[in-house]
Amino acid sequence: MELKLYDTLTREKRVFEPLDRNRVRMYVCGPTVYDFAHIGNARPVIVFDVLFRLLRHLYGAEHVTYVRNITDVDDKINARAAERGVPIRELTEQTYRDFKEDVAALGCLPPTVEPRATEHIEQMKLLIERLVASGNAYVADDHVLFNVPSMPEYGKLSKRSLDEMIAGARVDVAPYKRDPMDFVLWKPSKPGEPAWPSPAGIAVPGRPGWHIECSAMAWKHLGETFDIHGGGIDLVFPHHENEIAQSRCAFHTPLMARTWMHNGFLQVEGEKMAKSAGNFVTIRELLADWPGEVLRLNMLRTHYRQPTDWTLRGLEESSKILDRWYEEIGDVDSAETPDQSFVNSLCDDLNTPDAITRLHQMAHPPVAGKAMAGVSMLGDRTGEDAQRHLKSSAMLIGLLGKRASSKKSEAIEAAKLDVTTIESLVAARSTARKSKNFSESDRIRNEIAEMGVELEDHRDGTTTWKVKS
RNA sequence: GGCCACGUGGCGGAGUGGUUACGCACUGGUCUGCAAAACCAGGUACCCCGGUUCAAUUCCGGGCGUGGCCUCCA
Repeated sequence: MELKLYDTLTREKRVFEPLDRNRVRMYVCGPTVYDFAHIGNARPVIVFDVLFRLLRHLYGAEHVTYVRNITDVDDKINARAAERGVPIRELTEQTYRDFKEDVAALGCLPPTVEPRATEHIEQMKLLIERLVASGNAYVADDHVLFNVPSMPEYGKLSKRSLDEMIAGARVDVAPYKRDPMDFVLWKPSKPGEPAWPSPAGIAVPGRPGWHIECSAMAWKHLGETFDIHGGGIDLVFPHHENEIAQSRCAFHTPLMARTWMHNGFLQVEGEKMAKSAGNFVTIRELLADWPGEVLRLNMLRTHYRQPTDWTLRGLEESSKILDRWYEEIGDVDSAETPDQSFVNSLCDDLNTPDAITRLHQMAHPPVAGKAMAGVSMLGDRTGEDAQRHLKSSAMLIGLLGKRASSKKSEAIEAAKLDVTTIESLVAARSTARKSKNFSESDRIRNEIAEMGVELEDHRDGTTTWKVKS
């Protein structure tokens, strides 16, 4: 099966061929650790986790290296730490721990490497020295700046020409810049700000600019050129454009990454998420109300490049779908391998909505009579084979990893239900029903419903119950 | 203002130059003491206007709408 991925650089879907099949390399821009991650941050984390899992499936788990950085040096971090009166290190460590918990709850595997910016200052300085030596960067007023016009192909990723960027520029141009578009690689630190000895012969201590850290960490962990670079679409310009400029000019390579992937933007209830709009929703808040698995499925029901609207209604629907799937698979063991047509959908540029349709098919196998009526049986699964492949397929994208019975226990615990009480009420109702005392029977059912428990009477006279979601 | 996306049935959401996507909700039915669940059945959508074509939701052009970037926000 060949994997096709959409490349932002060429704006086309292409067959993916890793440079080295024994070491598929992917870099994704991770969080700047100064506050809880919001649901918009969760999108790339989940999307690229799915890609990571798919690559591991296709090339073997030990042949995929996934790097997602932690940016722990940044002006917003400094500001937040000062605001709270805590040491910077304390803020970044705590935020990182919170982030790790959140994404684990979303069912994301830990990346192979999670490098921190502050542990790669040396690599950044090396890159900067190289860029100065090659004439792509210069020192001015204790800053090091990348000279954008020195790179003819600058703007290729975001499809903008230098002329139009200058024409549309609304930025105040610092007087020490040679060209308005030049961006900072290194800047001097004010007292109290994190500081390291500066490169390029600058006497005063300083700190890195925004973009250089990713070039440095990708280089350190993946090399000069690697396979996939991902992130949110809002990072295309300037962040990724600048990363490309830094890395390509430092290494004299035609490409930094062979495939550039960007997830679409997320809105909340039809509006842009912003603190000012009061709809800023963190992963942590959502996890208080929903299992991480629901959040994950909800995210994957939209193709990653499509804009998406995060809504309560969508969450309710996702929750319902998962409940049904769990009911369908019960406690069966997963099949050895995922369903092939499911994998095919994923291989088509991570078409998770289409893959999910295949999960629906397996959760709802065609009945014999219907198949006879002309529905194609090609590739269709039935019975336990369908259940087992539903599970193995869903697990490939980080869903349906639990057993239905343990999920029920969790639900009972979460709702703080007393099983003994419920079962004695169920028994009392059965007795009432047998003696045709339906008013008593219905009263008990209402009482049970009040507790958030739903009853199901079966044809053989037995009654089962489940926790309402 | 410049650049870039997106616009599908009540909602979510794939996809395709000509055949039922799918899911949720809804309606009818089967089952049930009544429910619930389950199962069966039902509803032919693709922003507007031109163009290309035997044929366009799908390709091209224009318009309208929404969103993103241009301001170290995924």
